[in-house]
Amino acid sequence: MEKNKNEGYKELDEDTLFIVSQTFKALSDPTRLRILYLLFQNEYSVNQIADTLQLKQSNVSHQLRYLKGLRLVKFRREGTTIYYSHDDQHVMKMLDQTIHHALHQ
Amino acid sequence: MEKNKNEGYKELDEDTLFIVSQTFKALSDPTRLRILYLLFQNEYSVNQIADTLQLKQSNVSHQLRYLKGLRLVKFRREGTTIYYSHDDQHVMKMLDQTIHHALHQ
DNA sequence: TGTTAATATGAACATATGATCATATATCAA
DNA sequence: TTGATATATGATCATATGTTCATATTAACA
Repeated sequence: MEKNKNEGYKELDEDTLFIVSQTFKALSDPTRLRILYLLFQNEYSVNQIADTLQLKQSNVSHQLRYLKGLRLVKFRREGTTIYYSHDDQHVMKMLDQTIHHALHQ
Repeated sequence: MEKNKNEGYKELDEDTLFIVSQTFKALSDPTRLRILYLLFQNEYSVNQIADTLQLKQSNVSHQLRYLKGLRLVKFRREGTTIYYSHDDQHVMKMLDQTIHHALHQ
């Protein structure tokens, strides 16, 4: 077995560091958190999200694209309407845990 | 019991939203992640962190202040040296889980 | 085809953020 | 007290980020 070149500590490799930081960054913005928390409960169309959370349609669309890029949400089309729902069990569980943690401290 | 004013969905209250987003923001930066991952394994002084991770001392100090403000790290003094260690089991567990999740996908 | 409704996109802007430099503070030992 | 070492702080700067406006795209349907 090869000897570890480091001296007793482990470093995160660059790819892992990137993925992990990106994941947390997605959850670091209040608007994205509100959207994800909504999708935690149900699926919603873009306009429904905008109306419910009092956000501009374009803002919602931009954030959904962001979340889609990280595969945190998925969507299905029904006519001209597009319904979004969450698509990452691990991240949603983490969000849920952190919310509960925040509420009980 | 009072009727929920909302229509079937729950919204995060402002304080919770702030705490949760702040927590994730702390974990969204590669430099802070590297520092926390190091402190996950052991306690280190500011200069040890800087040397190990090849970062400027002032950069490390700034990030530690940030993490200290969120109570994610604690410290103890020994002469002129200050040793930092992690101080939030929930966040460190979340970090650990997310790293493993990133490694196995 | 033309119109309407839903969503996506690109540019622009203000603000937030992370890194660095220079310097201040704090502790200890001579 | 002076000097040396470790850490903290404040200012500055370049870049990243979130939001908005205007407009483009897409799909359904008269």
